[in-house]
Amino acid sequence: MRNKTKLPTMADVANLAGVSSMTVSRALKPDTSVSKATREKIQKAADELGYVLDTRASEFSSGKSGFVAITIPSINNGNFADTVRAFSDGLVEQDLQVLLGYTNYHVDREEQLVEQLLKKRPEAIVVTGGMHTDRCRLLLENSGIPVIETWDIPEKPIDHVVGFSNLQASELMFEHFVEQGHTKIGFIGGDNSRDSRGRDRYLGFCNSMQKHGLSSERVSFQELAPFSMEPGASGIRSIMKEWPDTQAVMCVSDLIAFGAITECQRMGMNVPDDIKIGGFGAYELGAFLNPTITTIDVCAAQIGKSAAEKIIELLSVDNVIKSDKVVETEPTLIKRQSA
Amino acid sequence: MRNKTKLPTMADVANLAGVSSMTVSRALKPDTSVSKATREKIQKAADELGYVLDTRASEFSSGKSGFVAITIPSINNGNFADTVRAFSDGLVEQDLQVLLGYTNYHVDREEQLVEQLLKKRPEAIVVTGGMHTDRCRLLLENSGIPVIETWDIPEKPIDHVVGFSNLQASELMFEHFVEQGHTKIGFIGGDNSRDSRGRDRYLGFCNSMQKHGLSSERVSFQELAPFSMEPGASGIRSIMKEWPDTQAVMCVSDLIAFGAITECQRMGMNVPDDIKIGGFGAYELGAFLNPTITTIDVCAAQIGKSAAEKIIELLSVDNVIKSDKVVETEPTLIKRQSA
DNA sequence: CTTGCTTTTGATATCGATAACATTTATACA
DNA sequence: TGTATAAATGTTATCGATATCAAAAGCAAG
Repeated sequence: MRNKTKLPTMADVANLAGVSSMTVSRALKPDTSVSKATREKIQKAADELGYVLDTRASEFSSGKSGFVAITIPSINNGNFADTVRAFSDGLVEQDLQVLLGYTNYHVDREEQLVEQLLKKRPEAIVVTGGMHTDRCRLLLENSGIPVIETWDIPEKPIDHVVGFSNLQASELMFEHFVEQGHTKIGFIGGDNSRDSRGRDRYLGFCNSMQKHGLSSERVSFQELAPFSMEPGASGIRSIMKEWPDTQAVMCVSDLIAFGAITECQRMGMNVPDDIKIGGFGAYELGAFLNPTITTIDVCAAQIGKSAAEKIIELLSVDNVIKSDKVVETEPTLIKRQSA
Repeated sequence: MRNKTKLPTMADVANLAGVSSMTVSRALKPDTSVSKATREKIQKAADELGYVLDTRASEFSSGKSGFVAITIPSINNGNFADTVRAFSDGLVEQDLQVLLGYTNYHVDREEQLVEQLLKKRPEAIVVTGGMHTDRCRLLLENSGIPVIETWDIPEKPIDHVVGFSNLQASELMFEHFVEQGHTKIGFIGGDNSRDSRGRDRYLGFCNSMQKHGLSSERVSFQELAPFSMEPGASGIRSIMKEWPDTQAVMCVSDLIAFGAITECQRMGMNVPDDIKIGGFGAYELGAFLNPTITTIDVCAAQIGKSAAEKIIELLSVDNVIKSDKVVETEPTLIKRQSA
């Protein structure tokens, strides 16, 4: 049905307008030398035929693809969505489109995705985190385009970095717990083998506990993706069952914290009177839940914005690189009611 | 810096492997007649050069782009994210990639986006809703590819539809309110001129109220995107201020309901004892908040899944279309604590 | 009205892969 | 062993736009 009628090409427009296709090509871009009369004639012909430029041919011919790729772990995550939105917004004016892929927190899936994306010859690529398969790393290194790792400060960056130390960010919360005089502190996280940011937040927990001579045994790891609240509920149940005297718990994200706090309420406990619960990520819902959630703000949108700026700079013709290879954002503790 | 070194091409691989580039082309796809020895030789050469297929050339040459486009209003919306995820998952096996764009609830932005997407010659396109600019509609009609409108049942569909009646779905909630004996019922929504689904939910409110001879004046419209909870809070404040005897309020989404419920709690009211609040969309958080949120489940993921299935069917070679042009999903009321 | 310049338009080669067809090589079977 | 058939590989043309260079048209000044 659909392939019967071939779509009109630039040559068709050129014929109808009585000019060469080269002139059509020029007429369809701004700032090119085409007389006003010709441009209007061509526009009219194009409209008449319902012509839409074929960017595949265009990109192929000109050698540039006009888009940048970005991979994130999950599409159902407000934090990453914020990053992507800011990233997109920052590139719109440059006529750069964003091609988005999600890895579902799997490095293997990431490798596959990165390869797929590179096949489309993006002009730059942004990945989340610094944990990649060897082959993925190689692909990125040889891609010939700017690579930006985000949401993390990898030990051995591939190229550019826009991120923060999840370990230090997480310590902010534990220092806060300790300052309040708590000693029986726990952590609810996910599958650390898949999520290096979650793992670093856990390591921040271990670090802090060790530094203060406290036990870091009060831990529950739950299967997270793609849902996040139920794991918070089961996590806190499991911790309270095994260590009923726990005083404070940090969750690897606000969504987990949400599940944990509401579960505490269902169990008849009061947050923060009976137990403190902290989150991570400064999701919108944390500002509205009763109690509001004490959390770590990692400036998700800022990461996207900075990454976009970096790309614009790296792709600029004059090629004067003035910014550092590593842009480090500053996570902050947002002190609210829950902890 | 990066454009200095040109990336290797298929011809480079062919040279290194001592075969023709056609053989390389075949070797890189599965299920093609290439001897095992040759295939391995080529794979080795490709790896050595770090060769990555250029799909721009490939797609251009073969005439197919290998992806489908989908536009959604907002990336920060769990419901649409669910649809996209299910859609993606449904197409992965067909080697079809998903190109995602978001319109930010603007028809003008949608027009611009659709044109951009069509320029890339997707094999099918999915849009959200049936509200388009004239030009956008024309573009879609002349695109020569399957078009699916989702999340709505447009009066004059462009082509195929996977959706439900937002009006009827919203009535489910109001019938529920009325059955419980409430007469002073309100609605919190967003900008109806931009969001036709929100508008239909509001019309459902008006319909229901009229049917039962009730007033439909208790309404608050708030500016929503991209954040959704604060508007719920201000919406309920404004309604309770003007009509303090309001008994039940439906919110245009669960996120709004979340903001409204938690604001009620802050105002010292108990939900559902003092006021009933219903949501829309069956977001995960609604199942965990205390009280859990009574909502309308619109099967967001099912919409994505059905759209994917439809596309697979429409693109299949044998071209035997057996499904209806319109697939209607069945929204249901999920009765929980808040109403 | 002619020279010299700028602006506008056109002709041709080209980007990198694949389709379609042609040819060679391997394999099966009488 | 020779012929029929299948499998593997090669050759050539092509997709639709744009880069590049060349030519024509427009225009100003002498």
